[in-house]
Amino acid sequence: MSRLNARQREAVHYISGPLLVLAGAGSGKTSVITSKITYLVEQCGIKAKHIAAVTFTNKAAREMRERVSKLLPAHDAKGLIVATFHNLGLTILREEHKILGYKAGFSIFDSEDAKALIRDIMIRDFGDEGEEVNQVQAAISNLKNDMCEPDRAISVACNDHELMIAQVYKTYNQYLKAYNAVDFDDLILLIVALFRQHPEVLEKWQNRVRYLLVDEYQDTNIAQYELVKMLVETRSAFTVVGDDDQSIYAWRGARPENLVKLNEDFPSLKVIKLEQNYRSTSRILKVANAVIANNPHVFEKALWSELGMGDEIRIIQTRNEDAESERIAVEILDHKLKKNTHFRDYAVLYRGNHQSRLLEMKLQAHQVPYRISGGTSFFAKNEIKDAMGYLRLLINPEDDAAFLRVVNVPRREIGPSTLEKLGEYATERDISLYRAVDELGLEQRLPEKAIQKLRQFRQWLERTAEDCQRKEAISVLKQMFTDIEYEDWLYQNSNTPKQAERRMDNVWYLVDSIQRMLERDKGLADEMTLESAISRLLLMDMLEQQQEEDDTDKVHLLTLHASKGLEFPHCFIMGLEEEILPHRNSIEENNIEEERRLMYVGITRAKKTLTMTYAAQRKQYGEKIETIPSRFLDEMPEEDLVWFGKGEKDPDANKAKGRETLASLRNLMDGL
DNA sequence: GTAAGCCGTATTTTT
DNA sequence: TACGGCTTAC
Repeated sequence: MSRLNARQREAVHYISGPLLVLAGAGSGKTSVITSKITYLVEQCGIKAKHIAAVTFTNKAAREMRERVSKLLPAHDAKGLIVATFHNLGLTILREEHKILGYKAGFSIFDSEDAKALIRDIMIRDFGDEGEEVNQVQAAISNLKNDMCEPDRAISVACNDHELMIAQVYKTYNQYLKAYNAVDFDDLILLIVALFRQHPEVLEKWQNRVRYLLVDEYQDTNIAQYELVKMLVETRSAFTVVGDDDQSIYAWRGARPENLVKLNEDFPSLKVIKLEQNYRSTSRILKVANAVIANNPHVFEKALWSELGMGDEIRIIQTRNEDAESERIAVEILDHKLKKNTHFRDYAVLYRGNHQSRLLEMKLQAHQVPYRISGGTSFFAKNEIKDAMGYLRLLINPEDDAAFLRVVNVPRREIGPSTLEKLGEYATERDISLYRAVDELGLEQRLPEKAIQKLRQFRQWLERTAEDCQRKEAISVLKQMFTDIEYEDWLYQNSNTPKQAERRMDNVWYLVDSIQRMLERDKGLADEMTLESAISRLLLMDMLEQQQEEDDTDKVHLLTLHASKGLEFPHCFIMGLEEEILPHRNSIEENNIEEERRLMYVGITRAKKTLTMTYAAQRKQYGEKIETIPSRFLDEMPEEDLVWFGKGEKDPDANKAKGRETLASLRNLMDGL
């Protein structure tokens, strides 16, 4: 507590009503949340099991849990909920699924499952493959986040396209229900619906969660806000922490205006601003403040720090995009040698993922080790999707998406035409594929051999599911992957034996994770079932940890969006050009403010030095264009910037400069 | 089942 | 331009 500043302490101690903490970048908001949890337990006599802290990402939740565990002895923290919105939704749904009409083993469709289902519906009902499935999926997700029910969506649709989306939405929901499945959005939406329809259930959860803390509040969507509001309705005992200037996810449903709404919905709301920044130099903050001052604000806020002015902000113009990447690679090497730093102290931020490509090539050429955030997630890997398919089918045989995923992996000689006929039959009878397999009516539609294969598969699954009840689940799972000779299949379908080996390791890692989850609270009252372990797993949780262990000495490459919440001693932001940052579409949609916040987020990642680059000329969609430097550069105070490469008319001037830098580099290296 | 060729598209992404 | 997704042809 003594390590907190006055404002932070005030935020921790204020418990007499609803509280909004406007926490600027780097102002120690996580410390406030974790200290507050400790304070509530130790000083206010609130039991940990009556406190919930909600975040958006597993990473944030994990960090928070770790930090709380350092402040609170384990037995005092017992029952504390630190979870993502989705995990909290899952917890509630697991307990209340019956009221909503779901069976215990319900599946969670990830966005790929959902997409496949939406595609099927669109083809079947509209024969319209021209329509963009991704768009429809996003539209449905938006409707769900806005809490618009299918019937309402149908009635308010004001053109054919919207009507089509609404109809697909309705059918999609019906299918999910039939599959005993929910999607990510449902994890929030269904809980809100449940609370509305069953006040007694709401009351039960209000009693469970007596103090609520919400992180990154500006990122909540309508459904999430509704959930928060309902949970805190009676007690108004909550703290939300957010920063309207860091709202960069409006495009996927986040409603930063929820900050204002909070003020309206809770007139007694107290607002505390955290403006002291512990991360960056004063100059970096001055530039950040200057840029964001161009946005309208409900709550004025200005960051400051005691870390000294620091270096000037560098703006580097290069000839073209090639030189831009080259320059960044060289600057990193140069700086690292001169200042004797580590590669991991550097980050390069960009607007769009494609911008990393050239940069990667240049970094490789200079043998600069790097890591890119935002590659394929663990769950996007094919072997994991397969394995999850089996697990899902085991606990929920109605899960058609899982059935289709694994029925012929490895090969069981069950091909597309068999599945199509089976699907037709199942649709007619309104039953799942799994059930359809056992129906006698199939004999008329499918050849003997196909039916035999299908029934073999079904019987094998049934036996395995029974074994899970009788024997130790983990050994059954291990046996299952051996049974189907999955490893052999991987070897046949991977590029190299090494890759196959790695993929099999991933599968075993998945099984291990389940084992760990099952064993963690074995014998306890709320012992985890196989069902809940598997559904937890789907919301990631422990799996992404292993990916991040690759924390060796590497330069970080990431999008501005992905950089939120992180910090680096030395930051590069590339592509400061009109049409890139701010992005072209945002200019067209007149949505400069969110782009400006993105710029703000980028600037405030830097602790010591900040370098921004742009190319005078760039190839775009095949043709060369003269670029215009980003308007955001004009918004930065000139006296804090140093420009390089600007106004040099000779296009070779930069080349010369590059050579010069390289030469000095070689000298330095020779000296070592 | 695979490889070549054609077409359309071109932000940000978590759960 | 460049890539991915999809169709087509073997």
